[in-house]
Amino acid sequence: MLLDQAEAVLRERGIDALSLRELAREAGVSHGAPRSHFIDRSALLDALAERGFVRLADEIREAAAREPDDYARALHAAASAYVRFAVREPALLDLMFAAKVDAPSQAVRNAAERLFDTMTGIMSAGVGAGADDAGDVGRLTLLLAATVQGISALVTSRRITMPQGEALIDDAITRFLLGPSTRR
Amino acid sequence: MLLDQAEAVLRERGIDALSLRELAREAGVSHGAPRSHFIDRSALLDALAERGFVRLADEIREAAAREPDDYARALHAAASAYVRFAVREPALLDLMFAAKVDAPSQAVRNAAERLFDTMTGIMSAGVGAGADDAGDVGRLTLLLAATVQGISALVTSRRITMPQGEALIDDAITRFLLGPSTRR
DNA sequence: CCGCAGACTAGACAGTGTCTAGTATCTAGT
DNA sequence: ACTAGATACTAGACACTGTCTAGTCTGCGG
Repeated sequence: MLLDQAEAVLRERGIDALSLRELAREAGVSHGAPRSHFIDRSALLDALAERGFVRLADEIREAAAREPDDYARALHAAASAYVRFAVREPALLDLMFAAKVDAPSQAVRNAAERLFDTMTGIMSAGVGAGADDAGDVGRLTLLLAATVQGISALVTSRRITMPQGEALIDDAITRFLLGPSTRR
Repeated sequence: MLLDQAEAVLRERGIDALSLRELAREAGVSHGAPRSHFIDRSALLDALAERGFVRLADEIREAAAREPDDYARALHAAASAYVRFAVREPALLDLMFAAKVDAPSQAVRNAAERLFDTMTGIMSAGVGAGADDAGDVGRLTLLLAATVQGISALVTSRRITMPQGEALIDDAITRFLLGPSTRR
């Protein structure tokens, strides 16, 4: 599909190298052909961001599902999967969280919402098992989302290395789970 | 200066609207003139990012300095200043933490390092006063940096509102920094 | 006084996104 | 079975863009 090709360019050569005309050339169609599918370049980017949110949600859900018995390990697996996604698709993650001048489209908004719902699901599984204190799960999830997104940003912008990012995940989860409610 | 003008465009119309030729036009010079100052468009963007890091570091330092007696309040002030910077200059923050294909330039790297040093300074002031547990201040600072950056990303990408961001700052400081060593 | 480096002009080039008009093809609906 | 319409596409044009080049002007240190 056209989006797959666009995603590959995004991954390998960054967003600046993503050109509708080049995409059309490589697909063997005329330069105006993509317009039937995406009215704009930004419509293409929106579609990519939307797919990115769906894929990211899938990946962290699967990662967490592989650790059904240990809440802390499940959280760590999900967070780690998030950062690994970021390392694999840095330009795509940038796109997903880009600060555009106009508000994000409804489709992107929904996809982002689904990612957050997935995270909430992972979090509340632990709360249900009593591994975390009750309280507002939504807020905690938001905090986790922000932290993991921030760690990803630091890694993809080359401020810290991937191992440092993993260490940060450890720190974050430790303080999440064992934070105000328990001593060590 | 040329950079001031570029920053204004970045703030008001986003990165896609930032064109060397338009900058030259508005400055009343020929389209090739900016080349004397910046070899590339990306060199211009690098210079903007560098300035952004310096300004952000200044702002959080000043914010923290306004609360010299209360560690928690100083931390909150610094984090809040960070997010406010993000809201004021969303495109610039994107630029500063963009995942470019090639490694960031030395100048940008240094400026980012200075921001982190500033954060470390704010953090260690509290550690010195015994308001936080000792341990690895660098790691905690990194965690704070990541969290605040993540909160900023969520706010600027319109996933959450500014008040929600403020609430997250509260949560983060309570859980991450005052968490393990204190009860509530 | 000379030379030279730095800022600038002006023109060219390839490339881009976007718009338009026209064509082919496939798909209902009657 | 025929028609109307939607959909994917072509081809050309337009206004832009970044980048490169050669040449000019100007101010300053030797």
